Amino acid sequence: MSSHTTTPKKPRTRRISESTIRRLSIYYRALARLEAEGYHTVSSKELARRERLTPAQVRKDLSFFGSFGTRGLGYPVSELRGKIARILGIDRMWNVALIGVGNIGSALVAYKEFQRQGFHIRRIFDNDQRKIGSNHKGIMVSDIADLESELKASKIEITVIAVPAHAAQDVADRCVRAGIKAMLNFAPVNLKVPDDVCLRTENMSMELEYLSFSRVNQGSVETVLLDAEKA
Amino acid sequence: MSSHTTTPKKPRTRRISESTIRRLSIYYRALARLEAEGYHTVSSKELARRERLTPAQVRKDLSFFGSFGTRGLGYPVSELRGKIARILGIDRMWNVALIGVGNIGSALVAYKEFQRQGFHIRRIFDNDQRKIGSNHKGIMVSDIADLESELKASKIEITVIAVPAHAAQDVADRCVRAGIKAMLNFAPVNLKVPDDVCLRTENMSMELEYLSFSRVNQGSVETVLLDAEKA
DNA sequence: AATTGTGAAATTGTTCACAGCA
DNA sequence: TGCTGTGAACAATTTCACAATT
Repeated sequence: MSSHTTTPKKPRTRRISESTIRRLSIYYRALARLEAEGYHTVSSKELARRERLTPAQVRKDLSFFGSFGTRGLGYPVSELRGKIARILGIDRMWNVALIGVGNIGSALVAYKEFQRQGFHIRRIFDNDQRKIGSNHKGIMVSDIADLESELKASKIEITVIAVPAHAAQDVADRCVRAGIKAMLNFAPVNLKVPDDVCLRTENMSMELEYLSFSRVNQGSVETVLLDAEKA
Repeated sequence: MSSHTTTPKKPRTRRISESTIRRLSIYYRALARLEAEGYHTVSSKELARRERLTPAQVRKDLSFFGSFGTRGLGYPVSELRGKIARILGIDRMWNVALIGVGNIGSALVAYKEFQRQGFHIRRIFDNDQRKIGSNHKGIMVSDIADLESELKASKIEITVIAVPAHAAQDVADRCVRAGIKAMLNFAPVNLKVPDDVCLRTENMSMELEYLSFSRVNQGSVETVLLDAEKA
């Protein structure tokens, strides 16, 4: 378990599941809260209780990345938080560009949580002449016509796509051409990007549809089967 | 396969996985587009190709709810769309209340996609005296002090929580007391609700953190292991 | 005594492959 | 022939259970 040994105990490469990464984000936030509450140490049991997970899940997730705890004691809150920040890559700043400053885009510019996590909006793009040149929280809105060149010039690493659905694929294609490898999409469409580009889509309607489904079929699918057949 | 037999061939109740429900939303949107493009029929192969899934996945997902296709032909686009709408519970209107009309809340009021899917914002609540009484897209902002009574009076079925993180748990508790069974939360906290209440949390930072992770560890976790250990 | 770290078992989710039908 | 529907095989993920460690 010591980090000085030269003989590795496990394979150096592993595929980490999406769910593990999502939980890492959860642990990070929980640890931040624990730190604020003055805790120095936390057990997998307590961390799991707070986030409605199982202790084994917490330990297994963390074990993929190393041995961060002390047997009999638990995990050091502040230190573990730092380790997770490093794993997630949020121990640094990211240059983000926002494309589309309509309703959702405007909300995102004002959303302080992004800044707090190290995601800094450096450029804003829109195609509306009335918006171009205007100021949003200290950032001039650029003409989307200059997207590719500006993205490159300003060393943007992540783009947030907040344009209408019909324009989203074109914007995504142009980001790809500008060398962007990570995008967060708020348009309710399934964008196509090359394999080496990481794309996440935030689909708010989908979440509401999930709620709707859960309400209509209170936990089980008995009624769905019946209804769908008779429909 | 016929729905007239009195002896069911499979158990009438089944637990449907979250991923299947999410894909149902995807199929629904894809079918809407196919319909607009004039298709009458679609095969699992084509549907899968468009949404980057596998044909077997599409067929398996749909088979949980019934037999909607025709062997040799495929699925009837418009009809299947209707069936999925019914399964998801979006073949009706839902009364939604928005709680918190800050940056994100304002964006949600203006977000047309919700309306289009049958989710109608009927009430808006805030605790800011300057906002109370003001008009947002035809809806008067109510005082959050009246939350419980107004939720009941207006037959709200789903609440959307868009208040600051520190206020979110209290709002959720009050929604529960008002009998709300479905909530969509935009505050970056893990809210605690009773088992019979369905809660979804839309966490935008989490998605950015996922992108960050993917960028830092290009697909594999080799570097994470090394970095986390030496850190 | 308490709690981690982790193989092994259990469970859940996905893909295969083919019978059955249009 | 083409394509669905589905049990069986396979793969991934979660949970269990316990040795190891403080």
